[in-house]
Amino acid sequence: MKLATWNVNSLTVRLAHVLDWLAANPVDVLALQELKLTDDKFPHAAFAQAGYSCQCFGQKTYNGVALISRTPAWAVVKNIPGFDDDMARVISATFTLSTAPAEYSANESSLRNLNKGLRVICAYFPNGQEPGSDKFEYKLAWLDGLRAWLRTELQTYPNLVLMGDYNITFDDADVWDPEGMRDQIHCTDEERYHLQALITLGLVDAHRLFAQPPKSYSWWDYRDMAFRRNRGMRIDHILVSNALKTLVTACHIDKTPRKNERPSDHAPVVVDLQDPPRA
DNA sequence: ATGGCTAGGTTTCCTAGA
Repeated sequence: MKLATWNVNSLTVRLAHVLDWLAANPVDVLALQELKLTDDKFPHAAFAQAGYSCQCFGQKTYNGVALISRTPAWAVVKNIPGFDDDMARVISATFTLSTAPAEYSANESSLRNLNKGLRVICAYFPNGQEPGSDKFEYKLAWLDGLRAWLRTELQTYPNLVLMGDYNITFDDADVWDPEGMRDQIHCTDEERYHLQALITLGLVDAHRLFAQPPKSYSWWDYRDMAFRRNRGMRIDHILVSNALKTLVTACHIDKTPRKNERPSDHAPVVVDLQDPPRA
C-alpha cells in the first residue's frame, strides 16, 4: 500500500500535474494541502475518471485539504475536534486495507470495531509567518490542539498515519542553511519542541527510517533559483504510529514534479506500507 | 539587499506563503 502527501499550492493551477503524477504513481491514498478553492469548485469528475474518489475540505483563497483514494473513505472528520478554527486545515478518514476481506470493507463500524482499517490524517499546519507574531501564537495554539486530539486518536486508531505540510523542520539536517535559518520560522526551538512532542505521543518519522540522499528537502522557494541550487527545507512529513513502524518498507521525496512548468513549491512525499496483521 | 517568485482577490496593488 502506498500513501503520499503533496502541498499543491492551488489545485486549480496544479490539477493537471496531480493527475499526471497519479497516473505515474498510482498511490492508494494521496493527501493534498493548499487547495485554495471551495468545495463546490473541487474537480471530483477529473479524479473519478482517474479511478479516485475524494473527500475535500476547502476554503476560498487559502488553505483547503483533501484525501484522494482508490477505496472509499470512512468516518470522515474535518479539522481538529475540540479546537475551534475558522481555517480548513485538517481532514481525516479510515481506509480499508488492500488485503482486507471484502466483508470488512462493508461498513464503517466493521472497520473501527475490527481494527481492520488505516486511519489517515491529512494536515496543513499553520505557517506561523514570524516568531512572536500573532500568526506564530496561532501556530502554537493549533499545535497544542492537534496534540491533545492526537493523544486520543492514537488510542482509538492504533494504525494511524499523520501526513502533510507541517511547516516545521525536525533539526538542522532538514535545512539547507541552518545558520541563516537559526531561530527563524520553521526552525525555532518552540516549533521543534511541538514536533518532537508528536513523536513522543507514539509516532515515527517515516523518512528517517531509511537511508536518504544528503540534503533531502520537500520545499524550495520559488525565488533565486532555489530548486536548482537545492536550497530547500524538509517541512512535509509522513509520521506513522508505532504499531505501523515495522511495516514501512520505503519512504522517499519525489522531486520530479518540481521540475515541471509552473510547479508547486513543494514536492510529494511517498511512503510504502505493508498491511498490518489482522487482530 | 527585509528584496528575490507565485497565487488569488479586493486586481494594476494587496495579503500570504515559507
